[in-house]
Amino acid sequence: MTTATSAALKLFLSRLLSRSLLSDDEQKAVLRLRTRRADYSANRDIVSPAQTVDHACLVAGGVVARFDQMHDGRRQITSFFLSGDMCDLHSVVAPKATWSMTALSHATVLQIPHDDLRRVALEYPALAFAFWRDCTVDSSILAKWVGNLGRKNSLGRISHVLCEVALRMENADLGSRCLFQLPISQEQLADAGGMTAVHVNRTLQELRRRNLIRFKSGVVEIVDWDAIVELSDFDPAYLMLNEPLTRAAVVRPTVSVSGQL
Amino acid sequence: MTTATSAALKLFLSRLLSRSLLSDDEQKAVLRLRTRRADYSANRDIVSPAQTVDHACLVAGGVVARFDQMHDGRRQITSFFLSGDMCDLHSVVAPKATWSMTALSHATVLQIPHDDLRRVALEYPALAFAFWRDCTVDSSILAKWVGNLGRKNSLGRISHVLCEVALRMENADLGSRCLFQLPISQEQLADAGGMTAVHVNRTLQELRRRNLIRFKSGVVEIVDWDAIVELSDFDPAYLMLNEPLTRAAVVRPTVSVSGQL
DNA sequence: CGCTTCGTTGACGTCTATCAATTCATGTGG
DNA sequence: CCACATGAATTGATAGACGTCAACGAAGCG
Repeated sequence: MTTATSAALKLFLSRLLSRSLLSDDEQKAVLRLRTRRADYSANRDIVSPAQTVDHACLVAGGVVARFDQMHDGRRQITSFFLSGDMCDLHSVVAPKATWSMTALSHATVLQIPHDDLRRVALEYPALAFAFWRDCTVDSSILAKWVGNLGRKNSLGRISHVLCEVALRMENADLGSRCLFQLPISQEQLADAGGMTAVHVNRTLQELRRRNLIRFKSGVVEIVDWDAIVELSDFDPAYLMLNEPLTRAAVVRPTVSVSGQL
Repeated sequence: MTTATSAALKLFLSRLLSRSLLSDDEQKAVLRLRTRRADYSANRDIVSPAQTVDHACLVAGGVVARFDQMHDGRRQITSFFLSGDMCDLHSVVAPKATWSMTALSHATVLQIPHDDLRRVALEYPALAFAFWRDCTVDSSILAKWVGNLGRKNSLGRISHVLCEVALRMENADLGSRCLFQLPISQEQLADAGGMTAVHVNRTLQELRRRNLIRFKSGVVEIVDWDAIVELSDFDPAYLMLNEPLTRAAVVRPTVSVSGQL
């Protein structure tokens, strides 16, 4: 296992550990997962709609996005995935994709066989719950994006998206909330904010003019965090970053579990 | 157990069965879940943000919605929940809500203790996977709503929402896709479509004028299904209604599962 | 029968999309 | 090192979609 591979698995584990208590054995089981490395250049599709996959994708570098594609070709980013994110853990229980997954920048992905993920989930129920919980965070983020797109203007939408990435970056030790790398174009940011590239450009200018956010050549600088939180109505609770740690499965079954299906 | 209670559990089971293969024992375990009935009048909150709950809510009648609330009071519906939907199955692994849940019409809800759900999930791993998969459907719907709000005009947004409810109604045997009850106001529809009540009104008039959809006093009539599918760019794949049935957990663990945590 | 909620209409203003150039940044081959 | 190609960022002018405000009519309900 290369160090890069190992580093990504550790990031994924630490992501799980930030929300679930796991025993030594369970942690080792995660770190021992088999992976196959795949590299994608910018704007290359990783998963297409209706495709049936047999592995999940762990982002090990770069930025990956989930897309919804309209019939006329327009598209909408529904989530960003950063290093350490398992961008389609859902596929373990729903192998036929209903979305597409694309590399926004050059990206490195570790493919992990569904069979292996199911095996550790069956062997260690606490891992099954941890995976399920991880998917719940993803849902919570999606629900927040619905609110964002439905009820905010361009300033609010763009700055909320950047706030989210900021905290996720900071939490994964990939930068600080006020300065981090996000190697995407204004057009891609537009696909996330539900607007056009032209309007994103003008919105970024306004944010810069107000001395709130600077975004240039893939580097985001949030100049005034508090003001941005106010402007974008950002409440980080939905990221579930600071929940009290629990073992999701606290109940001992009343009968022994055979593990056989 | 009253017949109404039993009917709702059966609807929930049939929802699970439409996507997962479950043994007789597993099915019985679902039907034996303890429930407590709760009734809510229209616009009454069922769950508030930051509230920690110890039970999941199964909708047994009426319409329930998940909301995202803005600081200025404006709100956005992020999902509709109909009879047979477990509207916060997520809460089993994330008991602290990051959203609010509200009854849109008079609604009957069955509360099911988290402990019981965790117990059957541990006893029957296939149920754990079925629950997880059910949450995945919810995610898939959320992702589609992000696309809707980000990239469609008012005609597309409203008709897409109605298409979705139509198929979910039909699938749950609560009506046909072209005629079903949806006891909500135009204002509530506006909260789902990310627009104002006034504009929803005009959009509905336009749909009526074009002989596509009629929506009056809580009854939706889709006059020209094919035209609406075209107009709203509706592809039902994301609802995962007709997936091939599988047991999500097909791998036998290599070591015996103790079930003890 | 009065009250309240819901649906409907009109006038007006704002936000965002659209289209079409133009500048800027980056990388490549000569 | 320069000429050139390519994509990203920027600008201006214009149009359309949608929000806002205020009023009025219709329908359910005690």
